[in-house]
Amino acid sequence: MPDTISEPARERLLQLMRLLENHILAGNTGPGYKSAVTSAQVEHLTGWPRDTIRKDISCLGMAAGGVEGGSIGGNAGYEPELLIPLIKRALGLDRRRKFCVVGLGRLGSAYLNFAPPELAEFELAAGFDTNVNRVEILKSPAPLYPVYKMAEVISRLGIEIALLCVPAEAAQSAAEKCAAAGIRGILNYAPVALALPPGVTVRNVYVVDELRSLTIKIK
Amino acid sequence: MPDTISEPARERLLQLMRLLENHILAGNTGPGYKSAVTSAQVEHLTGWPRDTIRKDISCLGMAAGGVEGGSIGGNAGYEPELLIPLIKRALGLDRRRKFCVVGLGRLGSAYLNFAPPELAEFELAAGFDTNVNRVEILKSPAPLYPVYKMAEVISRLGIEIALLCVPAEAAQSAAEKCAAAGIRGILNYAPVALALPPGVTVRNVYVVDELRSLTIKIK
DNA sequence: CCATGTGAATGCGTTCACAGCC
DNA sequence: GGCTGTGAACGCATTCACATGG
Repeated sequence: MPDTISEPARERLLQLMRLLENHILAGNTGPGYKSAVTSAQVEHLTGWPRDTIRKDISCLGMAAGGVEGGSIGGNAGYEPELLIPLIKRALGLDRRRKFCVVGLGRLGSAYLNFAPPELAEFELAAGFDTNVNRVEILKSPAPLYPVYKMAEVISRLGIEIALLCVPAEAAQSAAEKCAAAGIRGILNYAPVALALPPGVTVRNVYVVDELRSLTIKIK
Repeated sequence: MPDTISEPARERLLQLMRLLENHILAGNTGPGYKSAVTSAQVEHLTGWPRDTIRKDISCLGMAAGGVEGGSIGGNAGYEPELLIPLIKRALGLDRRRKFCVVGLGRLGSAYLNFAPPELAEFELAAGFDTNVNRVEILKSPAPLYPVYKMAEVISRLGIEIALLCVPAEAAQSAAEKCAAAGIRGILNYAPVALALPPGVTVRNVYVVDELRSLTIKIK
C-alpha cells in the first residue's frame, strides 16, 4: 500500500466509483443479492486488466471490503457500499467543496439551477457576471455578485473551484482573477488554452476538443 | 522519430494545437511579427517540461518547422502555420469524419444547430430519436431518423462518432446499438459508465465527474 | 548564447507470478 | 476452484545530457 496514489490510478478509481454507484442505483444490491463486484467483472465492463484494478484498490488501504476466497460462499469481490466511501476518502471527495459559476450567460445560468443529487457533494457558493442586470434579475439558489467583487467573495468564502462560462475573449482574464483570488481548480468551458500559475488545475470542456480527442484514439 | 506516438504525447499535441490556433487568432502572427513559438514559451503556458514538448514535436517527423538556432536572427521556435497541419496529419485529424447525435432532447437538439467554424472539421451526418414527432418537427441541417433506422443509417453513411445525449436509463442500450452499427467512438453525456466491446472508445462528459476529477487533482 | 533534435538513463506504472484464503 | 493481495520484473514515458546549428 503506497502512501501516494498515481494519477492514472486516481482517474480509474473515480470511474470505478461511478460504476459502483450505478450498480447500486440499478438495484443490484441489498440483502440477499449477489451485491459484490469482482475485479473480473470490472475488467469486462471497463477493459482495464484485473491486476491493475486490484492494485488500485489495494492503494485504499487494507480491508477495502475485498472478501478473499470462495465464490461458493457467494461473497467474493468488493461490496460497493463499503468500497465507495473508501474511494471517496482516498480521493479527497469526502469533504464538501465550494464552487462558483463565473459568467452567467446561457450555460452559466443553467448551471445555477442544475442540482442533481450527486452535485450535493459540492456546494454552489456564488455566481459572478460583469452584467449587473443579470446579477440582480437572475433567480439562483446561491448569491450572485458583480465581477468586481469576485476576488473578495472567493477568498472570504474559501471557494476552491470555478466553472468558467464566459466568452472566449474574456476567459484568460477571468481565469487569472480566479487564480489570484485563491481558486485551485477551473472547469473551463471556453475554447481557449488557459495559461495559469502552477497550483491551479484546469480542465477543458469543449465539444470540438472532445471530438478531436476521440478521433485520435480511434485512429 | 518513433513511428508511433504515445497516447499522453497525442493528448499534449492536441492541446498544443489549440494553443497555436489561439495564437494565430489573437493576431500574434503574420509578416513582420515574432510569430514563432518556442518550447520555453509553451512550457510557461502549459507547465509541461520543454524537453517533453520538443520530443512530442520531434515525433511529427523532421522539419516540423523548428528553426534551430539564434534568437538573434529572430526566427527561433516553431511556426504555428507550419506546425498545425503537421499535428493534424499525425493525429489523423486531416480527414473529415462523420458524426451523429443520438437523443434529441434539450442537449441533443442544441448540438444539431451548433456550428462554430472549428466544428467544420467534422460532418454532422444524422440525428436520431425514439420520438418520431421530434424527428419530423425539429429543424436541422442534417437528416433526422427514428431510432430503429440507426443501425442501417450509421453503417451506410460510415458514421464513426456518436454524441450520446439520451437519458441515463437509455444510455447503455443506445450505446450498444451504436457499437453494433460500427461506431468507433462515443461522446457520452449520460452519467453512467458504459460497458462496450473493445474497439469502441468512450469519453464521458458530465459536470459532476469533472468536478470530482478536479478535486482529486487539487488535493 | 540560446534554441532545436535525439540517443541514453532514470523513474514509474503496469504486468506477471505466486502466496493466502474461502 | 476462484478470488484477493502484493512483491518482483518488465516496459515505456519522461528526464537528462550532449551534439548541432544559427
